[in-house]
Amino acid sequence: MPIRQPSKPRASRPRAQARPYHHGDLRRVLIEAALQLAAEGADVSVREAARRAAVSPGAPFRHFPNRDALMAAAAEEAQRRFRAEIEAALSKAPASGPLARFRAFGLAYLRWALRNPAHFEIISTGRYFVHGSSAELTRDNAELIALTEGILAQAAEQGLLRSVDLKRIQIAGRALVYGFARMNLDGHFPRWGVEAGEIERMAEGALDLFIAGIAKP
Amino acid sequence: MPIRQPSKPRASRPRAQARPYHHGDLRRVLIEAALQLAAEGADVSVREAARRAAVSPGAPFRHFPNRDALMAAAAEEAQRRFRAEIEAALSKAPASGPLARFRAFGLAYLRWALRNPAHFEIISTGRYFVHGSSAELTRDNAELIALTEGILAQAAEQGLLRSVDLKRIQIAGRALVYGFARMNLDGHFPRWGVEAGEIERMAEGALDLFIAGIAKP
DNA sequence: CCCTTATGTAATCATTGATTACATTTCGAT
DNA sequence: ATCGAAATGTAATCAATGATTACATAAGGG
Repeated sequence: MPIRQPSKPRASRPRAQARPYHHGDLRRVLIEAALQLAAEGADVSVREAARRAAVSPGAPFRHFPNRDALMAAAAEEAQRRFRAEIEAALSKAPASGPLARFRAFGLAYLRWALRNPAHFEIISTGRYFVHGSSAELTRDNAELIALTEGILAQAAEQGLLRSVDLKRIQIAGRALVYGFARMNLDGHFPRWGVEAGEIERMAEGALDLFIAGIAKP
Repeated sequence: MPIRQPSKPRASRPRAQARPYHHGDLRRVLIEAALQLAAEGADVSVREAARRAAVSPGAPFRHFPNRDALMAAAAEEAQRRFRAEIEAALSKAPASGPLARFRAFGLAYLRWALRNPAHFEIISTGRYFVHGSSAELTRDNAELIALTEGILAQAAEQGLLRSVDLKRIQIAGRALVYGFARMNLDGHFPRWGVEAGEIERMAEGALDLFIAGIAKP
C-alpha cells in the first residue's frame, strides 16, 4: 500500500519522455477515474480507469489487488463526501428540535443520493465489492446510524414520539429514504425526471408524511 | 420468436446420438437456468445458461438477440410469480377492511422479496436490461401500483386516513417496502440474518409503524 | 417428396480481469 | 555519494464472456 505522498516527479535526467515513468499519485487518480466513470453511467472497468490515467492495463494492480479493491476504495471516497454533506446539513440546524434535526438528516441523505445516484449505488449495493470488506465504510455507516438513533432518543425524551420503539422507527425511516434513493437509481421515476427537483419534492413529501406519522399528534 | 410448443422430439431415424439435435424448448430452459443461476448468487452469463442446458454457447442467441433480452425474459417470469403471490395473499383477505388489505399487500410484497432476493433484484433493478424495454413488465408493475391506489382510495372513502394525499401515501409506502427489500438484498442486515424470520418480523414491524402513522387515530 | 424456415454447432473476434517476467525509479542504509 | 532493495510501471499473455458468422440438421407445409 503506497502511503507516502510523492512530491511532483522530480525533473531529473530523463527529460526526453513527456510523461515520467512513475505517475505521481496513480492510486488517487484511479479512484477518481472510477468515480467519474460511474457518474457518467458507464460501467467501471479497471482497464478504462487505467486508460484515463494514461497508464498500462496492468498498472492499477500495483495499487489494488483486484477490481473489487478499487471499487471499495472508490466507495470509501464517495462515503466520505456523503457523510460530509450530511454533517454539514446538521451543523446548520444545531439548535432546532430533534424532529427538525431528524428531518434535516433525512433531507440531506435524500438530496445527496438523488444528485449522486451512481456514487450512492457504489456505496450501498455491495455488488461491486464484498460488503463489509472495508472497515472504514462499515464504521462510517455505523456512525451515521448512531447519529439518527441519538436524535430519536432526544425526541423520545422530550415526549415528541407516539411510540417509543426507537429501533423500529429507525429501521422504518432508513428503509424509507433508502428505498426512495434506490427507486430513483433503479429507474422507477421515469416521467417525473423531466422536471428536475420534482423527485426531490416527492422525497420531501414522503419524509414529512413519515415524520408526521411518528410524531405525537 | 419460437411460439409453437414442439412436441417431444420425435424418435426418428438418427437414434445414434443421445441428445437429439433440437432441444425441445430451449427458450424456457434458458430462462429457468438464468433464474436458477441468479438464485444461487452466481452472476448470470449466457454461456453458463447454455452450459446448463447442455447446448453450444451460440445457441441461446437463436432465442434472444442478446444477454439483456434473456434477462428481460427471466425478469418477466419472476414478475409473474411475484404478482401471483401478491394476488393470492389478497384473495385470502377479500372482505377485510382497506387497511388490512393494504397491510396484506405490503406483507406479501415483503415476504416474496425477502425470500427471493435475487429474483426481486432482476425485476427491480433495471441493470440487467433496459428498464422499460419489456412492455409486460411495465404493465404488470403498473397494475400492482393501481391495486394499491384502489385500496387507499377505499380507505380514504371510509375516512380511515389522516391525510387524503393518496399519491404521497402511495409513494412513501412503496419506498418503504422497496427500501426494506433492497436493504436486505444489498446486505444491510448482516447479523440479523442468523435467525431466519427475524428480518421478516422487522419488516412487518416497519410496515405496521407506517400504517399506524397514516391511519386516523 | 422437396424446399423453406427454424434451430443448433463450430469457429472466431474484441473486451475484460488477472498474472507473470521484466524495466525503471525511488529511497534508505552504509 | 552509492548501492541494493523495494516500489511502481510496462509488455505479453491467459481464460472467460458477449457477440457474430458460416455451416449443418431438423421440422413441417406445399
